[in-house]
Amino acid sequence: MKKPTASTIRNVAHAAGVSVTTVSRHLNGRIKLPAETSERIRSAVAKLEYRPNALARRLSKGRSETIGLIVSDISYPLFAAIASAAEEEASRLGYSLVTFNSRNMAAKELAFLSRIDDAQVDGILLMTNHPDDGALVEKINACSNVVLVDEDVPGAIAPRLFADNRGGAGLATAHLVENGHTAIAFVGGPQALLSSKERFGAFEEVLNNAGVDVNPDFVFFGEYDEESGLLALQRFATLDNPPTAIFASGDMLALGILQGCRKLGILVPADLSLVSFDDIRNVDLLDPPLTTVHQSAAEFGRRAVGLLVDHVNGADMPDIERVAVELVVRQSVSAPRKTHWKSAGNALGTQQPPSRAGL
Amino acid sequence: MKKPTASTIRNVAHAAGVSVTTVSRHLNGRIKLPAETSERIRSAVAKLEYRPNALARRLSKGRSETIGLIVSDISYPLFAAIASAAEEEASRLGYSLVTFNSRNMAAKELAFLSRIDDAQVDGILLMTNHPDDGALVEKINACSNVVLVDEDVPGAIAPRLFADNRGGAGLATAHLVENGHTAIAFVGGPQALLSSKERFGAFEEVLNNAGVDVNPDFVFFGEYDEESGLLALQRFATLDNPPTAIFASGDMLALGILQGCRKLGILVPADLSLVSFDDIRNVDLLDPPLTTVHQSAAEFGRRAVGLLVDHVNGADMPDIERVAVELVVRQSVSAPRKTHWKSAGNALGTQQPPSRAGL
DNA sequence: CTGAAAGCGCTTACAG
DNA sequence: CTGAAAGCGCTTACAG
Repeated sequence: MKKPTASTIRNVAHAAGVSVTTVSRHLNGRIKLPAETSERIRSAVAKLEYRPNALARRLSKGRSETIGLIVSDISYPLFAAIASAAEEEASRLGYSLVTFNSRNMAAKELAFLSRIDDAQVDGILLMTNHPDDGALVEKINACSNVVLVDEDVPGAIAPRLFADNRGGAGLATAHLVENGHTAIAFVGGPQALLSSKERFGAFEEVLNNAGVDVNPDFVFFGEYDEESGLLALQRFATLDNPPTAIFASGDMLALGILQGCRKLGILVPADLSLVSFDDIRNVDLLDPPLTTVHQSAAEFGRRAVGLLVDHVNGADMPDIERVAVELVVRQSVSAPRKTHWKSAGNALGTQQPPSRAGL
Repeated sequence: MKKPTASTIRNVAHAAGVSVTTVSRHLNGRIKLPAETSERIRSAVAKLEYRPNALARRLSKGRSETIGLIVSDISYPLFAAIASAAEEEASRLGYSLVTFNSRNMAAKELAFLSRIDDAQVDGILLMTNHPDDGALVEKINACSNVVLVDEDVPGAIAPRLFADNRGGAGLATAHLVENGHTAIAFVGGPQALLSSKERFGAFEEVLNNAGVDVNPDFVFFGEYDEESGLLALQRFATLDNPPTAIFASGDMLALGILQGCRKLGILVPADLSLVSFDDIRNVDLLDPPLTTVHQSAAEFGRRAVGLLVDHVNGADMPDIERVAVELVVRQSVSAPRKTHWKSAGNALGTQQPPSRAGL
């Protein structure tokens, strides 16, 4: 069954002429041995190529020095960047970090969460991205040592680390009104998610403060993906009076919107202004470079791990922390046209950039 | 130490009035019990909320039903997409997949590889991205059940899954010569890597067959990142006769080149044609949409997991498999200008697209 | 200070 | 067919 050749602590003890207990204690630094004895152990370890079996250690200690990160979609650039930063910080603190891709399925999240029970991991960073039907909160409250990252699981007893959603959405919306827009649309992810509620809430608030009503036709909730962005734009395009600007609640949505604009011959920002949220890698190279609210994935990953490690070690935990955001202005926003792009149609030949000639 | 409340197989046995052996065998499907007995066990499991301790099982069985993926940089979009696809396939085959981010450090790769030794994982998919100094090949040959994905570790005894690097590079290069270019540069990752050797090899071969020499000034090896792309472009820009086209061996390099072009006012493809490799998410939305060699991350992930699971189960393994690639033509390539962009300078006002006005 | 022994929660020859 | 017992490789009270 087992690798036949792997040597054990018992082999080392025998070779060094001491007890298993002594070897274990010495290797774990819980004891100070005469130089001569410790040297015998060292050389036995070397000769036998002894490496402690982590599984056995966990089984008896109940700790693994490993933490887990459950992510709804590792191929989403922001999440991948957070995972990368988290791994780096975990490593700095002496932990391994393993990443689980849940594909946003509750069943997978639950299964991974169970790894806390048998000490496969000491704790878990949970980045869920769907509304909870109750199973998640129950499980989280059963296992301890979970921290909620990026999105909430309402009712869970756990530390939380979220972006400053309200602040960021406020900045984005204000930028649009400052550029003279009043027909402003909101495109968001799943409506029940914290990020949606907070970002849409701030969007509404800024508009109201500016004395502009939010038009129900200009509000679209979907998933945080390109498809939803495309769908939203297509729906707006059927309106008699389409919006002159869109605040997209995530960069993937913005990418879908951009795709839709290409298909329909809508120029950004000349016909339609666009501001987004996340600032994932390389959106500065898009056509046009995207104006968006920056979230620091590095800070997100680092602080999340810090919180979890503190939690695992039994520290008193803050209830909820926020990571700061900032608006980075690039070139996807301008003042609104006099005429709607809808009515203006495609009679914009002179403005068509040469790089689009082939479309 | 341990969670005080977790119930064990012994509790279940006691509650059901049978032996631990019987419970274990029944739960593992190795025995057929009278309906009445099996019902007693079922209800005991339910009442006690018994969940087998995976660690203990592994320790005694020596298998974990988990496989690992070591990736050099999870924030690289192609790798993240491969990881995502791999998780899906592993799940389909009844395995968990855990992902390790090695940040391309040999020490981390070695540490993760060791998890095979103590049955934390049954096998590992290794995506390294640096030349091996010998440590890796030794470790791989010591543990079995490793498959090499995307890049090679020369000398390792292991199944391999690579892209059709030569075919893809040939397509890309041919596309450039077909568009009339002869002053073609190559920008690659680390020279010692398989991907570099194979792609550069095909690049040379296609050019030679077309009767054009490869100019040593037009060859640049760096890392597979934006910085290297930028550096390469800046170096080419110092040349008296710069290239009219570049084959970048990876999309991240192309992104760096695009950044450099913006800084220097070089228009792509008018001044400089660019073709790349990978076809990561959203490069169709760049300015200009990138012509690049497509690799299917989904196929990569799926086949890699299939190979590993077969390997773990002791199947005869093929030596090396390839995933097919194809050129996707977008808009970053055109015929070369009559005059070099270097000498043409910036007197290109009429061609400047409006979306660049703010640069 | 050291070590023999029990225990972590499973699986599985082996004996009945 | 069933179960008592040994074993997987560690850690750690406990006794000397």
